[in-house]
Amino acid sequence: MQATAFSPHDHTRCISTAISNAQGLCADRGARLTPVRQRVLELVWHSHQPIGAYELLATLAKEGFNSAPPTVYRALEFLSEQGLLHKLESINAYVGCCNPDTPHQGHFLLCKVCNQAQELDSQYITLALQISAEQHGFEIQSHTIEMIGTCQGCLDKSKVVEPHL
Amino acid sequence: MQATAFSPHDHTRCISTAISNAQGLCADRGARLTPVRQRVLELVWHSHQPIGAYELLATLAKEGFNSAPPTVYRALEFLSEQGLLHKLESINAYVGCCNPDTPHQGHFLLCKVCNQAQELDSQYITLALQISAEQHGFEIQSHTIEMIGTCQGCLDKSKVVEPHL
DNA sequence: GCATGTTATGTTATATTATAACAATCGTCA
DNA sequence: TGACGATTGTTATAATATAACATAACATGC
Repeated sequence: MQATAFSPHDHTRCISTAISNAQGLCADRGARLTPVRQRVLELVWHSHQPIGAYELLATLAKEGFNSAPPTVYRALEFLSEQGLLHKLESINAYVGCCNPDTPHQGHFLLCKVCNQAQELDSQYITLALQISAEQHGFEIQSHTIEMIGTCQGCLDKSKVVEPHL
Repeated sequence: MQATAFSPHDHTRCISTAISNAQGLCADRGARLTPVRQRVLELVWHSHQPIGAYELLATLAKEGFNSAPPTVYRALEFLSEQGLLHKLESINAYVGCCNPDTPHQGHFLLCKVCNQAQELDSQYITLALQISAEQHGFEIQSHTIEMIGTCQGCLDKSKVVEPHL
């Protein structure tokens, strides 16, 4: 998985890749990527900033979709089941999954300056969790791994300014 | 830190130790462990099952404390600032901290059978997070690390039953 | 003591996030 | 084509959390 969220990149490609992956993957699985589901996925992919359910809902409403909460929560549930997005539990917001082909939960870097999230799938973290759990005879079924801090880009920007103070 | 949550133990000692630690620590810091704050801490320590804010509030109400949401959220905020408890973000519930002397966030094992949580402070995990963040030039300020699964005790119980099926 | 500033609590209202429950519609395929 | 399952519509409400302002308690210097 490439870590692109925090670096300049052609984000239109992120979106189009995510959507075409989702279409292919749903077709293969016989899952229905209905208009509202696809639109929610597009909106989640609008940027690398995780987005809240009610913000999604407001946009859907403007676009003429049904705009009651169950609409968006059902779409989010479907997309999550298909591995197409993840929820960031520490901020109650949703972000597109970069790697939806294989089931996983991911590890997240969340920059509190630019509010962007980068999904990782670190073998170090996976192994460390496994070792820690095993030490206590604990069997892991799922996990929530979120690191909150400052990304490289935002660190660089703050360093440019500081010497002048 | 001993991992006692999932094992049989004298839990009254967990509670009394937690409260006397909290009293000492607040006295040292000049922080005021007022009646409602101490009571919330006791209720959080009632078991190793993380407890929700509104469940705390209901108990406070029965006991004659003020019972509007800000009361419990303020107490939780104070206790959290003092490092006396942690919030489990994946379930919106609060659990006492075993090791409140030094600031930290902990790593949690959460058993979905018995609903108990065990706090860890795994050097493996700490290191793995640090390495993963550094690889992306990311500076970690806080984190949420929660492993959901089945604890040893609950695994053992399920193994006893299965052979009869 | 007591005036004063700070911290803590009380109170009301509301914001935010999420789900329950049931009705209506759509798709598919025997 | 009709019957079943999946999806969506609709209304209501649950669950979690905070804003804003008033009052009370405490601490400290005078």
